[in-house]
Amino acid sequence: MTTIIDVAKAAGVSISTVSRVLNKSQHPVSQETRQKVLDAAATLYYSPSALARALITQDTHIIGIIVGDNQDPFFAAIVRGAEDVARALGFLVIVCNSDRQPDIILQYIQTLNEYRVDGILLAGGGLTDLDYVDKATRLLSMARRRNCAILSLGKQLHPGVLVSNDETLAAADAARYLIQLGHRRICYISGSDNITTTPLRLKGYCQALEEHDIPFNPDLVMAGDYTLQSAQAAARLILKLDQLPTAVLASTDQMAIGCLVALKSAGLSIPGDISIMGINNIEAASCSDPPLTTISLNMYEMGACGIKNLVKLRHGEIDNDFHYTIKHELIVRDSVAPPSG
Amino acid sequence: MTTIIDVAKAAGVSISTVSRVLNKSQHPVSQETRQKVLDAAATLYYSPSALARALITQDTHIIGIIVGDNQDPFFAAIVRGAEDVARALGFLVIVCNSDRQPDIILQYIQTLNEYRVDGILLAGGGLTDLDYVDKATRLLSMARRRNCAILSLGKQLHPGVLVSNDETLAAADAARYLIQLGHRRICYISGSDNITTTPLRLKGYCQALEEHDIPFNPDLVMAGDYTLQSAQAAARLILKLDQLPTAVLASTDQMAIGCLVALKSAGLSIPGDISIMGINNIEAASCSDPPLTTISLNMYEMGACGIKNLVKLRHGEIDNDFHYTIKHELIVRDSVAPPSG
DNA sequence: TTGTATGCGTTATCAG
DNA sequence: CTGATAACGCATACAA
Repeated sequence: MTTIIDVAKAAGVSISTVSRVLNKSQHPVSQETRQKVLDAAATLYYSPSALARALITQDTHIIGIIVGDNQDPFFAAIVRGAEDVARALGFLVIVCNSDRQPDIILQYIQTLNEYRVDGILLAGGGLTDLDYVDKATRLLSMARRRNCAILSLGKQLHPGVLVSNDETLAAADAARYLIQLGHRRICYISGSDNITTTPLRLKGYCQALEEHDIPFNPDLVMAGDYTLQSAQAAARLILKLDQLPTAVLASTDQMAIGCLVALKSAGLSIPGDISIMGINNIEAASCSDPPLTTISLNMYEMGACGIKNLVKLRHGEIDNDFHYTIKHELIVRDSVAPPSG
Repeated sequence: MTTIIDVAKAAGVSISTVSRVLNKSQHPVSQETRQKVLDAAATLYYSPSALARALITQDTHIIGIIVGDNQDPFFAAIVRGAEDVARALGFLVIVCNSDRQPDIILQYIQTLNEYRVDGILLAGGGLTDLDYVDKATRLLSMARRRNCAILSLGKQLHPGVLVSNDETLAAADAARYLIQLGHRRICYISGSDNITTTPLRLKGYCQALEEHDIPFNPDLVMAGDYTLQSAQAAARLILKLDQLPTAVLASTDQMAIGCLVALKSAGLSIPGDISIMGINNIEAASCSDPPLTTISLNMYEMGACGIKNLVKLRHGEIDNDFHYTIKHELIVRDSVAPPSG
């Protein structure tokens, strides 16, 4: 590899001069020598080592983002939003799939720290596992000491800067919409217990019911785990209820779609017999048949906003207890209608 | 940050000894001092700098992967496959979205090179733009000089190691399946001209027709650009044909689904009135109504296999003209049936 | 305006 | 078995 020394020799100047020219430093350099340096660098195809530079500046311009699974449209949108603004800001993004496994996450945090990344974006609802929270807190605080910016997308049980939706409000708004259409017997498909957002959304569902004096019926709450399969299982349970609900609210679009497909193949018409609504507005939501009514959480913007604030945090432009909330939006499509009869 | 020097002091040994212990080097170290080092490192929460190490070893253990858009299920699967084996092999993955724009790709190649990544994975069909090919070739050859492994997933116009499908065979197998069911009037939705794989697949379609003495009819070939929208446009053209085809083969699942939705909403029954088939087997293919018959290209395995061979190439275990072909597979679902009447 | 020298945190090559 | 010390490639405070 040709180094800055080679360029200096070729241009007949010192390496400091080369460094100044190539880094657009404030330090004055005569037009003449500047050109000599530029020429030499060009003809030698000089490619500066970002590693060596990072070692000195303490600035890698690399950001790590830890997601559950980049194939999940939810995370894919986050990654894309993150990568887009990262690129605009001159950062590279390392994507880490954890499958939500504590040990993988911890391992990645450690590795990213060894690479001295400028920031770590924790995407997706935090884990509730106590041992994990403890270890993560310790590891992350180590990173913070070297000014590594830590930012969470979605509530985490360890402290730190946060960009998130108002999960409770989102679920409540979804339920309210169904209620306003006249639904009173609304099934809710919840998520896994080990994710922090699960109870938040459930709370929103309950709140909406309460506002309209609809008694909470535990039989109408199905446990899910954010997979299509679990939603299909939930659908089977729904079909066994002595009285069918007039609407189903799933805590994610994926599960809403899983449920929709299962109910349809059981012979029910959507939304004729039963309305279905989700939360998230993943791309598949508009492709289902019928298209899914949902609360759009705008994950792309979450990712984008996450990186933006990550960099701000790194530069000390925002505080460590900063919290930003992304607004959600109701998307009305054909999977919901007023209850029949 | 605590450095190797701090650890050495705390353990009362030299930094070389610390390095040896922590790197599990072959060099002999007494059990006693080893333990002292380990203890010191632990109590100081020592985190070795991967940057400094990389500077010396010339080994960053970072791989860059350039994709069109990580939100596209096609690329998402590649990224996941790549990341999985990268992690297993001790590598980090930098994901770069290019939106297939030549200047963004070139910019990324350059940046990745500055970070001295151990390898670059070029995912997705190569661009045909001549100026791009030229510049990319030059840039990539620079990277090769420092033993950066370059591997393409899908045919590129610049030289290098390749992992790919047999695109032509895949498209031919798709068409053959339709023909064997009795279809003779088969529409083909092609892709954009600026991607190398487009003509390869078209060729497969033609081959299959020829094998069965079905004359090639240019009116039945619609131009697409791999988007849902373009597929809907193609569907409109299909509907205007004086005689409807009995089957449609789209060169990607995304377009097949777009076409399917459009034809359905125009009142046609699938596969009753018309059969539809795609290529790729993205996840959405099994969620469409009816589920899509397709040729599975196994993009996850492409990504996984890509990284595996990238690392091999880096270690000189395979040659620079290595070529591996991933086998495809026919997935029969309900969107295809024998022609009616 | 230019150059010299120090240090960033390691690994690796030598001597002991 | 252990320890100096020279790289790795660069940015920067300081000197000229």
